[in-house]
Amino acid sequence: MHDNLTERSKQILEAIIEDYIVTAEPVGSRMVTRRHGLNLSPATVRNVMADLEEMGFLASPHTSAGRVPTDKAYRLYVDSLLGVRRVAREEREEIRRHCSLTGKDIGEVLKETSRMLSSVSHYMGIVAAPRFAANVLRHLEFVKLGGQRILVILVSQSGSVQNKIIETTDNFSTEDLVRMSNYLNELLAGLTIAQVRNRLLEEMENAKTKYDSLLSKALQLSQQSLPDKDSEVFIEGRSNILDLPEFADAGRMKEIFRAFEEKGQLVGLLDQCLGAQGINIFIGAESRLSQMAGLSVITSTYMTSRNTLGVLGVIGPTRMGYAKVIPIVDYTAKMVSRLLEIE
Amino acid sequence: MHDNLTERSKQILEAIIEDYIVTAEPVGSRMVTRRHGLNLSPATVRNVMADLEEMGFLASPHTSAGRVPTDKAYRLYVDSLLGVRRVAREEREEIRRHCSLTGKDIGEVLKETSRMLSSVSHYMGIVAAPRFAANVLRHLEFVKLGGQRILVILVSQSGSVQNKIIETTDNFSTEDLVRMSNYLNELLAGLTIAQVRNRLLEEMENAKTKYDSLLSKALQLSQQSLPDKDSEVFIEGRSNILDLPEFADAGRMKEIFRAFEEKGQLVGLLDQCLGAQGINIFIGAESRLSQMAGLSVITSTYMTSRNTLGVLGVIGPTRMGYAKVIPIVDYTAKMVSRLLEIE
DNA sequence: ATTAGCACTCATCATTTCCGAGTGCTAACA
DNA sequence: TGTTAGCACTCGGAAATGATGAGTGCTAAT
Repeated sequence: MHDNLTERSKQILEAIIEDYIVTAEPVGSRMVTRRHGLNLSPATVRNVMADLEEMGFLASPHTSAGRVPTDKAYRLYVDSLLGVRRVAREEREEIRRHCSLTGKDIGEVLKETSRMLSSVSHYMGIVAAPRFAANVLRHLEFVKLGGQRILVILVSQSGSVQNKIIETTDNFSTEDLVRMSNYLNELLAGLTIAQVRNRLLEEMENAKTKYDSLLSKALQLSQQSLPDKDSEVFIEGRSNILDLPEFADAGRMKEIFRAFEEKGQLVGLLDQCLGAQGINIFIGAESRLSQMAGLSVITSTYMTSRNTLGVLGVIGPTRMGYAKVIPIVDYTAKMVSRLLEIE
Repeated sequence: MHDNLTERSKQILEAIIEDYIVTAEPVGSRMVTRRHGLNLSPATVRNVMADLEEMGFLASPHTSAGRVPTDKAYRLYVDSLLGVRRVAREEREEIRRHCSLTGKDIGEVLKETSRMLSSVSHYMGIVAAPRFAANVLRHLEFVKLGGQRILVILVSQSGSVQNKIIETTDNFSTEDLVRMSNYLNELLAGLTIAQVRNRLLEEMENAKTKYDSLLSKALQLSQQSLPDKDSEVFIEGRSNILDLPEFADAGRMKEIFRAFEEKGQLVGLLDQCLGAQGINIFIGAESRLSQMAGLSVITSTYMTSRNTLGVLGVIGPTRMGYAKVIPIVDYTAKMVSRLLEIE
């Protein structure tokens, strides 16, 4: 973007943004001169503001209100104006305190992380679980339930567990199931779930002729038990945004809640972030999702030394406290990464 | 309750309730005469309504509005006035269609049930998962993760799975873990999780002297892995209630959402329902929860032939369509029961 | 280039007015 | 005695009105 902004207009723009972030009210020329120590008269500021509006950084809700930063302004702000602070001591403590695996399962850990993010940031926390399919299979197990139902348990390298109930026509004995799972564990060890899928297909071709029917059935079973839908997203702290003045009106509130009830939309967005490592910020309409109008997303990836696992972050209004939240998300991602590091 | 209501006043009360259920507006004497084929003048109806108000069945929002049914009125309505309809064909189909286990885990099934309830009823669906602790343990398994982390997997009779990560100081080999789980499976087979807890404590007493240290450690491990918090509740379809006129105002909306973000409160209510088998209805303030003002809950228990598993139902406004929803909840509970019946 | 001054705009809030649905009461009626 | 017509009254909600004041754009002076 053409950066022909004078130092002074940048200062003024920054002042306006930061004012708006705390007040949520259109800010007028007067306020700018007052709150900031700029030795300028309101009139001068007005001229600058008119320019900034022309350039698309500000917008006026109506003639005689102050001005409001646009998405473009926030973008400039996070890219070059904002001074990123470190994470405050107490926040750091709260994040660390939360980081513990013992006695929970991965799902719980991630859900709690999401809740923690929401409570530290005062916006909504969001955590996308590792894509199961990209994970390496660590263990597979069949458990016989009553009737002809079998429970299949898949454990991935990172410790996440998926289980499924499968109804069969055959009536396997417990011993059958042990044999089957031994066989499969041998066959599939060390493959990613995606690879497992292919491998199973190959083997099933062979099995028709070579193997005895039990093992061939084992292959079929495990085929059925591969997870298909596989994106789990935890959004916590919805009620935090209920107090924000920009969502005070019932209509707006409805929209938001409806948008987040169906998490599907978000998954696409998070997948994008998964590609780009590290911090990622979507401001308002940048996300190309109509439901996200007025909302910003700050994410970071969490990962082991070998591969990136998932995405976590914070969703808040576009006027969110970027300077505070960005470091929080960054730090949390690092801590979660460390937590999930195996070995 | 003193049932000195004439046949006519009952009819009128019923008419008012049913009117209010669809319109959500205070209903006046005129409307009652019009919509219902009662050959009465508004004036007569007014007299009756005044009596009903005196008896606590009706309330006037203000002098010149119509009247609104009280909780007491709804109670009378569901207890004796209302004619329970059967479940409509399409609804029955939607419920049946949803009932399938294959390829899902129990959690998913329950969550989808909750979603289904919300979509059929147009209110919120609620499902409380079986209390894990009351379940019989079917299988226990240790899986070695990286480092000194061990994944413990517990499978209950009903097919629900809980897993936990445990960090140990010892470094167990895979063989160790297999031995340990064999030992424990033998020891604990057929006990409920609650019994398991006690049994482990007993064994640990003995183990100190009798057994070799590996098994004693196995006992410790499994002790750690018993689930402590153990009430999972799925609430789906929150956005359904956003459109109800009684929650149109932002303040009320906030309350509701805040109430359901923390599900803890509800658990107590659902536990009560768990005790009483079959259909259970709480109307408005009857639940003794301030957040539930203006809301009613209809629940039923789902169970196997041996024991009751959990509770499911619908939450909606007090003026909800009882005649339609009660059969839906009932039928769903039956179907889910059948679905989870093992053998 | 900056600023003071000034006329103008427009959302917000409080006040008023008007309307009508609905009530309670009384008196007439079957 | 139970039912109804008639009537005065109440009160919330919508629409109209007006005052307030924050904020603007423009022009002319510094």
